[in-house]
Amino acid sequence: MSLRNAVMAALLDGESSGYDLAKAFDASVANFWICTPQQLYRELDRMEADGLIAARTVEQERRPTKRLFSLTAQGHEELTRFTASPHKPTAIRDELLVAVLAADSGDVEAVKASIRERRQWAEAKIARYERLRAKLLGDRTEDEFLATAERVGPYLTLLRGLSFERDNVRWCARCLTVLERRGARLDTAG
Amino acid sequence: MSLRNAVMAALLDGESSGYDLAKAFDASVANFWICTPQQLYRELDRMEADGLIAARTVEQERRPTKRLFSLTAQGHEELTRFTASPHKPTAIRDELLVAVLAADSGDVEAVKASIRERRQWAEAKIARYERLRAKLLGDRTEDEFLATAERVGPYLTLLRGLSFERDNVRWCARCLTVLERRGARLDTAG
DNA sequence: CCCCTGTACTCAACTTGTTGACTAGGCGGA
DNA sequence: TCCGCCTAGTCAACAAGTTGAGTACAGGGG
Repeated sequence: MSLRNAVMAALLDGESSGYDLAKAFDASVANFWICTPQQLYRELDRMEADGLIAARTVEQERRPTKRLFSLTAQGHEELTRFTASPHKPTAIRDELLVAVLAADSGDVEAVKASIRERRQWAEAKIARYERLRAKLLGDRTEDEFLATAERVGPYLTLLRGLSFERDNVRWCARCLTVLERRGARLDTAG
Repeated sequence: MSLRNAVMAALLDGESSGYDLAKAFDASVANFWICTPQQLYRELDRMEADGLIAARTVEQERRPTKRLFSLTAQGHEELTRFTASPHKPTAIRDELLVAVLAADSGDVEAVKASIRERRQWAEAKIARYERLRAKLLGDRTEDEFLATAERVGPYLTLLRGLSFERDNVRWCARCLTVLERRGARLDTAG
């Protein structure tokens, strides 16, 4: 039921089409939630049926007709109720972690390659988040922004995504050091 | 398909019952993967059917009969293949983040309470991870452990879980500062 | 002229993950 | 003696997430 709430939170920025939401998810909410377009369209249909969002069909020249969704009063209410409800903690749930857990009796070189790849990916994400951050701040300092901006939620969640990826980079580096050192030891010992 | 691999990685420590695995998951693999007992039992049945694990029924005095599972050669092979395959990056997927994203137009006080609760929970997890770490290290220093231990995977994933929760604590503190400062500002302004 | 990319979706099938209830015996404390 | 917790599971139903293919039109490049 949480994709639903994430969508509603995303619609706080104004009405949006399913297609745009898919891209927006990729660009901003993706800091902490990901989903496929299919999931989004299905959920949007259900949310409309449940009266949480309203659709407005917009005919376009030279482009397919699209449907713009916006939060209804009921949707707003529901979102507020959600923010007031308790939230279960989550785990990382990352395949790479499973691979590292099993690395000792698996293909260590391949795992190291995966870690390197992940580190690069995380660095790219960090760069993207930093650009997004600069865009959000505009010419304000962080303090000015936090004091004056209408919404700080997007900024705070961006910070979480940013530190998550920074942490990933550090951990990847640490793993590589450890695994390489062990590799060297095993080579000279065996 | 990744729970399957997590289970196989957990079975590297030796044979285990479904019940024990559920607890072990809670205690160690939970650093980065969580699941319910039901999921585990279902997956174990499937894995047995697929020949990845073998079950041994053990009758006990004064306790229900249990089934101990262990990795088969095929399971080992499959796990190695998994470690050598590419792994998709994941997002955090945390309800609390969704709540913070929507906090500006939701129930800010309730969100703050949720953040405080989460911070406490994360601190408890950190304490638990630290105990686990001390147990893994025994009387060795970290360097000694990393050089001599048979498996470093569990230690490395433990580090990831640890730094994830430390990051959570820091972020929670940051959010609370920001939200409280804004609350004060809005009170004096409005 | 054709292919590729981008917009804006839809449908179907499947795998994963969640929730709640149920069985059944032993153990310990009030 | 009864209550509730611990061990060790099972069953059913549902919600959420994934994968892959298909539709349709428009613009741009070679």
